[in-house]
Amino acid sequence: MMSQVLSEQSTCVGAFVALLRAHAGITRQLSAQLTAEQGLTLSDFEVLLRLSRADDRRMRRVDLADQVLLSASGVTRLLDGLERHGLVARASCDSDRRVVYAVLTDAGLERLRTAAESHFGQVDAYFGTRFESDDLASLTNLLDRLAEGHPETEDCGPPDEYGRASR
Amino acid sequence: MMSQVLSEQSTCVGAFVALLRAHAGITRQLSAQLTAEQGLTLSDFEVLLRLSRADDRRMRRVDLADQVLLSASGVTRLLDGLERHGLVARASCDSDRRVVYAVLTDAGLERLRTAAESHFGQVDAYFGTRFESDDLASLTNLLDRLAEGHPETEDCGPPDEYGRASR
DNA sequence: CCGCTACTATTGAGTACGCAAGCAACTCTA
DNA sequence: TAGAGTTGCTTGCGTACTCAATAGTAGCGG
Repeated sequence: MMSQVLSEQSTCVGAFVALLRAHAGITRQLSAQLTAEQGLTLSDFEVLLRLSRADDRRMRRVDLADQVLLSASGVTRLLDGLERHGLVARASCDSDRRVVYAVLTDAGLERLRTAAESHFGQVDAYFGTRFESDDLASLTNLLDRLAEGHPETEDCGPPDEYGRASR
Repeated sequence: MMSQVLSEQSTCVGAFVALLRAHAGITRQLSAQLTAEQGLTLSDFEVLLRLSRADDRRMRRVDLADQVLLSASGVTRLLDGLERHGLVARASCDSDRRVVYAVLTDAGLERLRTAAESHFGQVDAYFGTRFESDDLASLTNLLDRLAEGHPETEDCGPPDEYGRASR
């Protein structure tokens, strides 16, 4: 009677917990695979991917940070690693000397190709075994709504294929 | 034609990305609030909550680790912190001297009460503004399916209220 | 009882972040 | 052209994890 502080819980809490669990489970598995087989973290991969899509295969670090949901310093350090491995290079900007572009190198593109094949396959496998295609669609839709209207995610640019709300 | 490595992407990848974004957004916001207002991390909170539900308000650390989706060492260190703050105490087990119970103290329960009120309110607010109740139900259902059948989550015990698949 | 394997918990080392502070370069105002 | 404010990036420091190695205990088959 007294220690059950939280017996009557809202459905919202249930949904939240379900999200936490689903996320933990899936990222653990997929990121372990990606790390083991390709030597890339999920964030590494996402960065390489966004760069491959960008004009001239280059992006400002700030924009990268927004799209990959990392802080500015997170991006700096993540790119440090990718630069050390030659997957990304830095380039300066003529019109604004504060900015340092991150440029995907040929090696980086090659690496991304290999990794993408394996990684996307695993994502498909993961979801494919659990969902029919219309469930998949509603899940995506619901999750998109959940991510909407974040202070930091407001006023989104046009969505692209990978990053759904490119912010 | 060549740099668009990944133009045709499966819906699965879209769903995965949506999950990553939704998770990042919601945990950032909620955990920031919880930390700022209550001085607890999301994991701290979840641990206190599970303890409050357990018989005698105590649990083995392994079991805690499973339920909170943390490694054994993660639990040790998390509990170190909670112990320092007097929210949790340790107790040994008579029948098996390997185990060290984590016990929720009265102070811990009190702290949990306050935190829960605020935190659950915020969770409700977050989801409530975005979803009708049937959408919420289908989201939860879909996420549960997504978390099912993890190698580590297999052979689940009976689910309880907070942790949906108590593993 | 002895040795074996399995399990619980802790510790050390390393990683991946975030926040706050700082510098440099840009923009705006006047 | 000086100053004020903003933006892009990096760095120092702290935190929250993980994995691998360790030690103590349990419980088995001989």
